[in-house]
Amino acid sequence: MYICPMYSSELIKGTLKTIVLKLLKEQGKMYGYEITQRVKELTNDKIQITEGALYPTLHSLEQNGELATETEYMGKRVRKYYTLTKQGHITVDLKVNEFVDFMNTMKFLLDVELKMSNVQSNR
Amino acid sequence: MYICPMYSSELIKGTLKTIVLKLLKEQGKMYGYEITQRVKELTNDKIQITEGALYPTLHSLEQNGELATETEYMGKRVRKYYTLTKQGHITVDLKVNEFVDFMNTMKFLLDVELKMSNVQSNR
DNA sequence: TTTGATACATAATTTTCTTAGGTATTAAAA
DNA sequence: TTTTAATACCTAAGAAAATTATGTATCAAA
Repeated sequence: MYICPMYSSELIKGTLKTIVLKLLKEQGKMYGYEITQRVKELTNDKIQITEGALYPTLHSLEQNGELATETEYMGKRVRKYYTLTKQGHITVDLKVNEFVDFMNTMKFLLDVELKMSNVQSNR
Repeated sequence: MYICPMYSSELIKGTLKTIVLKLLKEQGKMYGYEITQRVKELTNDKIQITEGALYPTLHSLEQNGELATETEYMGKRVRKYYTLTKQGHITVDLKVNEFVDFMNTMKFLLDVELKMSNVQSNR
């Protein structure tokens, strides 16, 4: 059985809220389990959101007023759909912008050192 | 007094080791305080590594055999210089590659949804 | 002589995740 | 038909990695 290469868990830390909010912005409404599956699909299993991480995050986002919920029944089975609130729409843009900015900073940090070492090799 | 916009602390989590190892790879040898200042400079104060985070990380990297130390005295003041070990050179490349891969995945996750929503707007 | 920068370090707490467990429905395979 | 796997929710204990708050000490400059 092949175990696909996931990212070391520390890397993913701190990105969960951003991912969830962004997915909800684009998809309109989603339920928890759906989010885990969608992220797994989109990342070829490289990012697998655990339910132990997701549900508490969804609950805290809801308590913070970023998300609203509506419960639907599929037969006897419950689905709890999440949507962005007005505040959530503001937050998602802030979060995504911040993350893109952060990625650029990191790219610079992990790249520019090459240039610096070239410069310094002239001593 | 202007407080510069730093990244929310959760974003930076998990990148500290990668940053430290990469800096050491390019600079050859550095001491702790120097690392905090260099990162602060290079990122225009956007990433400020706290000493409470850095020193334990350096110690654990040393214990893991990624870093070696040599203590130098500037007058009576101590400086503990860190260098990459052979293992450290292997690890830094793995870490940086993993991070670049992760950034690409995140870029895709946070971007492709735009395309998907366009597709889905045809229903 | 006191402040700020340099330079190290640790401890308590917080945040955020993993791991592990729990409940229940439904469809498919054995 | 019963057991397995997938769907769908949830929480709790513990670990990991940071923040915040200290502490020590040197040195230069105000």
